[in-house]
Amino acid sequence: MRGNNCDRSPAASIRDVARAAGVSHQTVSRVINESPNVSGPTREAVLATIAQLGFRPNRAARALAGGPVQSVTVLASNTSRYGFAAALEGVEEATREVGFGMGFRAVDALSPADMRDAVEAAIEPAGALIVIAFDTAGALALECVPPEVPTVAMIQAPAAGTVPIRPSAWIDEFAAAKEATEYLLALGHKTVHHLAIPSWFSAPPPRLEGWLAALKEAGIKAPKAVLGGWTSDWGYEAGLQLAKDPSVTAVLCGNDDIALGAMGAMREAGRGVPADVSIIGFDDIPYARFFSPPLTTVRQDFKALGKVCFAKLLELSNSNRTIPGLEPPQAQLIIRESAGPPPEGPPGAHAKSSPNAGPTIDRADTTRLNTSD
Amino acid sequence: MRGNNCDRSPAASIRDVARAAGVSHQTVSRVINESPNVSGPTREAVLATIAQLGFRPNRAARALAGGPVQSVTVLASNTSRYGFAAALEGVEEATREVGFGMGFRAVDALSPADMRDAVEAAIEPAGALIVIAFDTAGALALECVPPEVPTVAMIQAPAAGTVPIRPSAWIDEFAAAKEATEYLLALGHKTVHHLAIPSWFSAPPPRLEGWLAALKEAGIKAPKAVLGGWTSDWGYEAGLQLAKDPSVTAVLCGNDDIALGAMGAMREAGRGVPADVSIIGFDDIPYARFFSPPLTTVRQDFKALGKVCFAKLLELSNSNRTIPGLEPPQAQLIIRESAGPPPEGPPGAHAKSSPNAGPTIDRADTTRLNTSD
DNA sequence: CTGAAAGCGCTTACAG
DNA sequence: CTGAAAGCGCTTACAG
Repeated sequence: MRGNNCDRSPAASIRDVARAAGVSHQTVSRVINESPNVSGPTREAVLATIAQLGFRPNRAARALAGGPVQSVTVLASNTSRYGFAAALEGVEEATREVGFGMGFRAVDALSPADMRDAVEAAIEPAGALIVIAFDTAGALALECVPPEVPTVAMIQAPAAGTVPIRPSAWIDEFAAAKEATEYLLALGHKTVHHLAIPSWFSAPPPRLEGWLAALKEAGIKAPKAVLGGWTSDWGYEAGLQLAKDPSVTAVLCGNDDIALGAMGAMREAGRGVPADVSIIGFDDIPYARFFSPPLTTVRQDFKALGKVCFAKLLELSNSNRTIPGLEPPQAQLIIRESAGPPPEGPPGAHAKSSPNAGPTIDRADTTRLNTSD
Repeated sequence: MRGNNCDRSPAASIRDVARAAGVSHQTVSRVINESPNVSGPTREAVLATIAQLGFRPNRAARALAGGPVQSVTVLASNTSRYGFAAALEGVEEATREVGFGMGFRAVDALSPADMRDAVEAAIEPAGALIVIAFDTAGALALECVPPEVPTVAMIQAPAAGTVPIRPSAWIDEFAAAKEATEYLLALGHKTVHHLAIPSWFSAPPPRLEGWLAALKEAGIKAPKAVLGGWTSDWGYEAGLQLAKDPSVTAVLCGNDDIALGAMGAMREAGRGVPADVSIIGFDDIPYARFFSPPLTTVRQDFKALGKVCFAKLLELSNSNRTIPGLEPPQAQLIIRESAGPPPEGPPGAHAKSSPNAGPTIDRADTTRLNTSD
């Protein structure tokens, strides 16, 4: 009583379909692989039989026989940090749409030798790889991938003035960090401090570079950036240090986790946000708008980035299918309430009129929550 | 110049190993499958050759040939919500330790017919399934799994007085919710309200049942629970409603996301947390201790639960391997600062002495952050 | 305890 | 455009 083709016999094979359709199993193979060398009527008949029998090609057999790539394994240092989880979801959705399988393997805190083993172990014979190389572990994993394995990397940015070794996708974080910094300056802050995520490969993170560029363009000598962590814990500790310096009135944080920790530190040090110190984050995690105060941050669509990576992988593989959407998503400054004019008051009417509000600034949910502070 | 066996020829097969070791390929098969029917010396020799050649069994071939289960696919409605992501990490880690592959497939918001197709599509020929059935989508997916597929479910709890259809694992959320409610009552609150996560299968969520049980035991008529969401958005809306009622002084929330939204709503309504209203969450997401105020909540170790599920799967499958750790993790009340005595003041010395502090109460990070509110 | 046989479900060439 | 052959890398029985 379960409806459609659910009382399934052992599962139809390609030969079952061939027999039922009165063709050879090779012809069935051609149909499911979208070979052009099948006549219209034959194709129709086979397709009908496939539907009727509920036939589904056996991925293991296809892989074994040397068929085209049908599955992707995502390599990443973790699954629960927002950017990683969202990217994973994007890849999953994209693979599902075209019938690919998706695997996942964590690769964290490994010595180079162990990493090589881990990466080797993660490679399925006929499989492809998407490596989330935002952090050191991911970057190392990427370096360990044998050249013949179809691979696309999700990165922070290509090294300055170079083309990435592997096909890669990234969000323009440089521009986004620059814009966020400019926003703070336009608010009237004399300078902007930066709590940076760790270095990527051997270069500084693009978020840091964008911050630097904005200060430089404004003729401001950049304060020393604080480098180092991804977590709220780290942001809290680093924030405690910054809080001691009364000249700190604006802080761009490398991500929202750091921003959350930093806001806590400021509060604890008796410095109001944004009354005394403005804080801007990066990523726009779903919780950000519920922080206290709601966090002004740079939204990054990692899910879309995940889809872009998979699209690149399809394009790259021998598959004749391609899917649209190879353009990486744009970052977007989301203005909420954690950034405002410096305590001395705005030097003009700047603060009120949302300075530097380009087309990528979204005020949609600005007034969503009001804090009672 | 890359060190160990990295300049790999096409990848060694079982026959390459057999040839090099001077045995038949079946013997190699026996060795890698840990069959007892191999003499000590033969096994040693084969093992040595395997190491030397860097042989790694082809998972697709093993699956095709009808070997034991070597990979697991996790089915879940999403990847980015904390509990789901953490559980996924637990499964990944456990699979990796024993050389299993891990796949992931999202199954959300599908009609029963589409869900059936989606689940069928996710099943690899020789694969097993772990279904995260915390929510409706997951529960539906679980129902759609053909009986012959090795499957373990992660659930909220078995239906009252029944044994789950499938091997399952869960955390005792009933007891945890009861304890959290008792904690609030002991703090002096006349009653406790509840913002519940959605119903599970056709029964109320155990978190709600535990809350109810605590009130009942205390002889308190339970206020109407507010049922319905998982998100901060929902918690915010529901919190706004509760805030209107001056008799509300304590709210147990179905998860931390809801608690975050509810705290925002209270603040917006001019009701201080915990001065006017105490809030307790559920899950202990990593951000919880950085909320403002730091959130008192019930910690659940979903990662450990993921490992338990995989252990059960191993036990269940024809594999002769088992791994320890079939005991689900215990929930734990983490006391921070979002809950305190009711505004009228504590009716006795209760509030100060951390009432009902059983061995599962952890005050370790209680003083981690102080809000300036 | 060990090897020779047959086959898992598919795919590539190779013939027509 | 279509079919008969051979094989992907492994595993089950089946013999010894």
